[in-house]
Amino acid sequence: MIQNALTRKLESFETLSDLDRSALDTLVDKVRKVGPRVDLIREGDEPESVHLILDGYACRYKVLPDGQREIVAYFVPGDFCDLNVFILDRMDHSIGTITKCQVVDIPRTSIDKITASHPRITRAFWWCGLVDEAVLREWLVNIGARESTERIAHLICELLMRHDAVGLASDNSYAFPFTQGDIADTMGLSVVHVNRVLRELRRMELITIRRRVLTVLDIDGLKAFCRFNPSYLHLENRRWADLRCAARHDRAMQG
Amino acid sequence: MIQNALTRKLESFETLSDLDRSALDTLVDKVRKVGPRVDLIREGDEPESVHLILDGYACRYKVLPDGQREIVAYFVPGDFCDLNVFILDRMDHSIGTITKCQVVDIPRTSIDKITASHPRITRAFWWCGLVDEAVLREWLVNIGARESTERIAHLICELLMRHDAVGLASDNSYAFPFTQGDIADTMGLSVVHVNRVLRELRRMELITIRRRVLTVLDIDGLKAFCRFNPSYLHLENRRWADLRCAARHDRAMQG
DNA sequence: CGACTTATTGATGCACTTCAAGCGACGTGG
DNA sequence: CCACGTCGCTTGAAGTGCATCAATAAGTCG
Repeated sequence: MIQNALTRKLESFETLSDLDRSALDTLVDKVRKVGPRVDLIREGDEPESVHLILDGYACRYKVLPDGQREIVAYFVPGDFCDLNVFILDRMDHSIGTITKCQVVDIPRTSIDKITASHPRITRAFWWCGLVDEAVLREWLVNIGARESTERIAHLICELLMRHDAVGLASDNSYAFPFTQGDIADTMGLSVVHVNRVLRELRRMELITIRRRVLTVLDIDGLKAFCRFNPSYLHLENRRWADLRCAARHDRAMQG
Repeated sequence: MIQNALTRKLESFETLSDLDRSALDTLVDKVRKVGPRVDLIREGDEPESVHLILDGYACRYKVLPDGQREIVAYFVPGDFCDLNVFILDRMDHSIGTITKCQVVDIPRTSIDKITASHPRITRAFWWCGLVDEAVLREWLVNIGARESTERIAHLICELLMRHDAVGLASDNSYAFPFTQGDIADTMGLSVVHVNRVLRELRRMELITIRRRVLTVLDIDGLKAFCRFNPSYLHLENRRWADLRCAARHDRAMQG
């Protein structure tokens, strides 16, 4: 069941053989429970393992010399935290939990070993990173080009889509354990202004937040408002990108 | 010599075998010349090939419905433009030249084929993407957390390091073919403000720009001013990350 | 040379920040 | 059980960094 989380994640990108799958089973050591607001790994640490979030919320962030924090990614259940472990001798950023989490640690030596001999698994890991990169690009556009209200609306849309993709949204509602300070550090805004933007989105009857649950009242309205285009998340493409890739791969093998 | 550009790039990440190298040689078709301010590929296109820039400057950008452009990456000679081709059925962004360029096109089917059977090459591609991702994260911090003057100073530092890494900087000078409009669309600022920031950096005697060449007059001053920490570029780590990885890999194979 | 893009500067306006203060929820110790 | 401190949310008032508008100068290219 724990293994399933890993293989399911990777199989959303690439068809794996039974051999691949059994190789993956050896990767998973055991699940670890971590409290809220705890760092899984800190800037400056030598990374020892890749983290897979089974349950709970976490984020990737950097802290500037003046203490200013910038959150550059959110992790929802099913996400890998730091596949980039491979080029980092020391972490150039930190990863911390938002809520309490269940985390699987995969030692980097295991990843080295498995990728050296399993091309499909390597490609699946690669694809994971490519999706992260696509999200990062959209975040850059979001902060650089949209004004504050659309910016936060866009984040809310993204989180809804991502929660929905892993079955964690119902009736356009999802867990929203982030403080307004978290959102501020994500969007490059002040806490005060985030508060006003959320008030505005409530006034427009696009969303409500109650007891750490966010409900989107008017999806079409919200999407239209921030001109949300979900293609960058590459959620639907995966399965058929998979098929398409298999087809191309077969052709390549024949040719 | 053209092939060299490709293998040299990848070998900065991962040691390749002779077999790997000869497989890579078959990838390169021929060099293409492209004029300045021309799109190599546009948002919405079906990607056919991966582009490697041999000479010239290019960028990755997105355009919002209201016409607002946001540049999310710059490419200098030796950079891959779009390894992310694999998860995209249609491009979610465009890639355009800044100056005239010499470009190598590598068909995606070739990449599919080679990665299916050459794990080291796959990992090298993956690593390329991981470095791009690290840069993207720092850009997000830059736009989200630094104010305009430090923000642009930071970009100038990054470009100096990257030019230097491929031997295209001398005496702290490098080609700077970007317009102030380009910089504005990169940093999420207005053209007018970019102009004022550059004036300020000149007044502080940190930089000069003459005839599309940027000279950093006071490197230490400039780095200190924007608190530039080059670790995110992962320039020096590569060679010894390589060795380290090989060692880990050997251990893994033995164990 | 003339047309067009890019750089530069001034004046004005607004989006967002900072400062400040009150409020409710929560946990902890007496 | 209540007192009290802490943390997150909320709102008002004042300040500022950057945008927008506008106009001129300086490249740049056919």
